[in-house]
Order: sequence, then structure tokens, then C-alpha cells
Amino acid sequence: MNKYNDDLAEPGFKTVTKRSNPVSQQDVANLAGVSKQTVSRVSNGLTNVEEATREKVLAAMSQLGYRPNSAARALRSGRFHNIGVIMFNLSEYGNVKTLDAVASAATAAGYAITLMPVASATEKEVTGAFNRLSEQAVDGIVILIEAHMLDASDVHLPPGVPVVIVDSNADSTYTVVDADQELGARQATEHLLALGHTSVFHVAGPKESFSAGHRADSWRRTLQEHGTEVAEPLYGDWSVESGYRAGLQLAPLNEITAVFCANDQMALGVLRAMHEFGRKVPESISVVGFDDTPDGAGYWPPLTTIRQDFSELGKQTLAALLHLIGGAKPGGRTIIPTQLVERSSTGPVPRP
Amino acid sequence: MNKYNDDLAEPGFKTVTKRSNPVSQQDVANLAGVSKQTVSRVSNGLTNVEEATREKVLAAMSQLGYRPNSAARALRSGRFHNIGVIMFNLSEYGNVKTLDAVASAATAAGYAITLMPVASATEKEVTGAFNRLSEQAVDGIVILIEAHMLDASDVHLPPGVPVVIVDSNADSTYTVVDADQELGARQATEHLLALGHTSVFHVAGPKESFSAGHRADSWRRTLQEHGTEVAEPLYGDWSVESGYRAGLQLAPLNEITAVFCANDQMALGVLRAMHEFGRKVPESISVVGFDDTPDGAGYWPPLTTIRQDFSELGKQTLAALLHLIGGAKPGGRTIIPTQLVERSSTGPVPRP
DNA sequence: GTGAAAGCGCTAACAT
DNA sequence: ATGTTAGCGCTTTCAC
Repeated sequence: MNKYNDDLAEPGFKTVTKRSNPVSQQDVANLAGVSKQTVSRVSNGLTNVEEATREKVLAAMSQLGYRPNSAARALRSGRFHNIGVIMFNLSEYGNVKTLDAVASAATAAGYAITLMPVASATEKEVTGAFNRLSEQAVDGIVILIEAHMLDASDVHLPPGVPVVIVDSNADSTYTVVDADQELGARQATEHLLALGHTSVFHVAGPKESFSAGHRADSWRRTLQEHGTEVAEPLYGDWSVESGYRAGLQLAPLNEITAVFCANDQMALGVLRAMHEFGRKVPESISVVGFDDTPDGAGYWPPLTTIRQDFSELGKQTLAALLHLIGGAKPGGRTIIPTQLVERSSTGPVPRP
Repeated sequence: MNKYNDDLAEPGFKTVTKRSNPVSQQDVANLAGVSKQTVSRVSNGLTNVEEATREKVLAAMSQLGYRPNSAARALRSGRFHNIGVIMFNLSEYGNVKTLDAVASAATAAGYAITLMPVASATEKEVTGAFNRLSEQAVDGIVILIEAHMLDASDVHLPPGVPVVIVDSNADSTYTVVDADQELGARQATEHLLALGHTSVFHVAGPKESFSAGHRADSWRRTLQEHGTEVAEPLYGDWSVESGYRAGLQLAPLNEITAVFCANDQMALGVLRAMHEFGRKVPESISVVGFDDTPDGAGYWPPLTTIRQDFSELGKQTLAALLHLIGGAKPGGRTIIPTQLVERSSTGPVPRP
């Protein structure tokens, strides 16, 4: 089972075969009987090559199995057609979904994605990842980490490299793209209020998270605007388990008839706690999530939640980054609206 | 909202700022008053540099904000310290989890990860991704696509580039790393049989999937070995929705008291169908999943499932690839064992 | 339309 | 311990 494990310790291998495909432009040129510049022209699709020559070159290329060496090309042109993504937590649905969208958009635009995972969302880790990434050949960097440490003042990214931060602080001097956390929390809260609930309890995400903070703030503000009382939220860590623990505390409290959870997973945990305690959802208590994960529709009961458009988020992120790479000035904020998805976990306030 | 959208259409930008950090070894050398070769030595941590010189160079480096140009380094050394990953479906838990593990192990070994998503698991797409990847500077490639099209005969990967295929066919001429699908399906089936169920129904994954096929085969074989009857399985597509549809068909059949689902999500769908129909789990019917997704413990009831060790899978994949890069011959299969996780969705056969 | 020359930033090989 | 030379594969510039 761990037949290779030993080698993981070594930082790279010493004895190494050279690049497997050492067919150069020169080789192609020799075979085709032209100069390597002509091969370069064909390779780059330039027009000033006679059709007959082009075909000779193409034939030689495929015969030899030529593929351009991107390192040489990048060295020469100064551009890499490669975008770095720094991520913490490849297990969170939203991040992965956003990564997926960024990657698809990047591929469509002719860019590859270099992934740089960080073990923890600390300043040191991110700075380190950033440095490794700028040593890798990237034209720009996307930071997919939502945490307060990404305050512009906290983390020192070497200037000059185009950066877009997803899901972070509004006051950043970087370019920021984000889902409309405020809107989403407002939609959830007002949906519950409109159903007749006198107040809405909140199971919040971790305090270090920007988006969790924004959702909690907006929930509180919405409640205040409607003149209803605001109870201190319970804080989770996005996990099902933490939602379950929160649900266990909430279930015995009959005066609580509506809960807004900062993500779908914690909502799932709350649902489980309600089932165990015997409180019916939505007859006795309504639950709303946030994210619209694909599983939500399969929860029991199917979960009412706030849909984040991660695809759009990813697209916009890449677009903003390409702008930066194209020479645009950093800064500015792009906000993607959210949407209420009404399923069966919410209902009218119970008659006492 | 789509302030940048127009630009996504263009394949790359025309007007482009040059690499933002044009500090070369030569610049550092000038400032430090040494040759650039010495800078190179310091940069690569070689020992034959006097301490005083090293410090001068280091000081010059940080003053200038020098970072090595990996393109030049790669061009020179023929190695990129970069591994390509071809993936379909960044939304499937197992794939993402494996990617995460591969990425972490790669980072630890000094390699970056280049992600190459494919829109569909067709031969054409994978071959295309493979080609784009070998133009990008990668030392080796991991293919994270489980589908029959990845038969060695079906897809033609240019030879020479080290490749490891995860979760694919045993007969491949490539190096293959896989979870022990057979063992997992056997564990699930025997767990149910041991509980006294006379037979076990199967909700299978899509027919194109290797792992789905392996799980179904092993389930069937286990049943046959125990001399119990085997009903034709229902086929889903891994989604909650497809599990729900299968569950709707199964719920009215009282003779079915045990269901083994090929993944957790379809099990979730089955659970929902049982709730709707009013069949109690596990009192009236037992359900087992496959994967051990983090949400499973929050399902109602908490899901008994088969745990795949995706972290180990990812680690072994990277290790195998590094071996290949180091010059090892391709071929061979590494199998990671699975494990039964017993929670509350399974119980003894109901008394009629 | 095509070719020759130069050089991107780096490291390996060979000086000293 | 440090410097000098050469050249990785490619594109850009300038000839023809």
C-alpha cells in the first residue's frame, strides 16, 4: 500500500530523465528543409508563410511529434498564459465551485491554472504560497481565501503581480470580486419574517471569516430594520457537526421558530438535531441555509436556501484578473447577486 | 455585474505589460558586486559560497525584490517542478478530495499543480487537455477521470510523458492507482447480509464509470457467493436526484429491506424518498452509501457508508508519478483499502 | 516569403 | 570560493 511512500520525503528527485520530448524547432526545420524561424511562424499561425511551405512544416511537425516548449516561449515573451490560484480548504463547496468556474473560463481564454494550496489561512502561509507562485511562471494570481487576515494591511504581497481576491474585505486596495453576502442574508431573513416569524435566530460561520461576518451583520441589520429583537448568534465552523451542536442547543427552545444558517452544511446539522429532538421542520421550526449546494434538495425536508452564483463569480474573477494583466489599475469591487431558493424547510409560524 | 464579460471572448490580450518583476540575477550581481553565477549559487542554496558573500547577495536580493524566473530555470534544466492534473467534474467529492491530497503532497515535494479541466469525459477532450498540458511545462500528468473511454486502446496519449491514472481500468498499460472498489462493495453487502437481510438491492452509478462497474460487479459476486438472489440494479448518475428517483421506485417494494448505494449522494436521495413514502430507516429498510462524505454523518439518519481514503489515494498517486518522473517504468497498480463506517442507517432485518 | 543573428534569464562545465 | 563561457528553445528584429 505504501510502496512509494519513502520517496515523498525527498524534496524532488535527483536522477531525472530529461524532458521526454526533445524535438525542437530546429529538428522540424531540418526535416522540412526550412529555417527554424519559419517553423516558429507556422507554430504561431502567422500568415506570411507560403501555403506549400506551411504544409511541409506541418507534416514534419506531426511526423516528429513536435510540441513547443512553453518554458522557452515564456522566457522569450515574458508571458506564461498561466494563472495561479491560492486556496485554503479545497473541501468547501463554494471555493471548489468557484475554482471550477475560474478554471473553465481560464481554459477558454487560453490560460492554464496553477493551484497553490495552503495548509492554513495564515498570513505566513499565504505569503509563502504567493512567493512560490511568483516563482512559478504565472501572469496573475487569484486568492480564494476568505479570512480577516487578508486585510491589505496584514499580508504583504510583493507589488506588481496582478491579484484578484475573491470573497474578502470591501476596504481592500486589491481588486475584489464577491457574492453579495449582504443581499443573501437579507433575503433569508426577510423570507422568514414574511412567513410571520417574530424573530429569526442565526447560526453564524466562524468569526475569522469575512463572508460569515457580512452575513451576520446583514442578518442583524435586517432584523433591526424590522424592529424585531436580535439574539446573539451561535457560531459554527461551517461543518455539519458544528451545525448539529448548535441545533442541539436550539431545539429545546420553543420560542425559536426560525433559524437562518450561514451555510447549507450547518443547516443540515441543525436539521439532524431537530429530527433527533422531535421538532418537525417546517411545522415547528423553519430552517434556511446559504450556498445552494447540490445536496440541499435531497435533505429532509428539502432545504430552502440562498443560491450563490459561483459560476458567475468565477467568470468575473477571471475577467477582472485578465484586465489587470492587460494593464488595468487594481482596486474596485464586483458584486454578484444572490437568490432565494424556496423549498420545503420553511413555512408559516406555528400556532401556539 | 458583467462589467468585464466582453473580454472573455478574446483569446488572451494583445497589449500586455511585460513581466512585472524584471529583476534579474545580473541586477543582483551588480548590486552585490559579484558575478551572476554566484547569485545563482546562492539562489539554489549551494554550499560553496563564502558566508560573507552569501549575505551580501541575500541583502541585494531582498533589496531588489529579486525572484527567480522559473521559465528560464526550466528551460535550462529541462524540469519544471510542475505536475499537470486532468480532471472532469470538479463537483464530485472524491475527485476533489483526491486532487487536494495530490496537491498537498506535490507542494510538500516542491511541485506545483497545473489544473486542466475538461468539459466532458470524451476521448477528444482528454487528448486535447493532454496536449495543452504537455505544451504547458509539466514533468508528469495525473488523470483523474473515471470512465471506460480511458481504456489504453481508446485514448492516445503521446508517449514519453509520465502519466498516472486514478480510478480507472485494471488492464491499463499505464500506471494506475485506485481505491479498492471491490473490497468496499463487498464490505457494504456483507454488512447488510450479516444483519440478516435476505438480499441486498443495489443503486449503481452510471454504466460508463469504471468504479461504478467494479462496485456493481463485486456486489453481485458477493451476493452469489452467499447464495442469495440478485436483482437487476437501478442505475443512477451519482446525483442526489437520481438516487431520489431510484428510491421512489424502491419504497413501495416491501420485500426490499436493504439497499446499497454506489455513493453517499444517491443514498441521500434514497433516504429522502423513504421519508416521503413513510418507510422508516433503518427499522423498515437499511441504506448504505459509499465514499464517506463529510455530510453523511449529518444525514437523517446518519449514514452507514464505505470510507475511501482519498488522502492516501492522492499521496500514492503523487508518489507513483514521482517515480515515473524519476525514470521508473510505467505500469502497475496500487490499491488503497476501504473501510466500513457504521452509523445509524442500517439495522437488523424487520420482523414481518 | 524567408533566413540569419541576437538574446530572454538561467545553470552546467570549465576555468581560475 | 568565485568568475567566464556556452547554450537551453524560442521569438523578435532586421536583412534579403
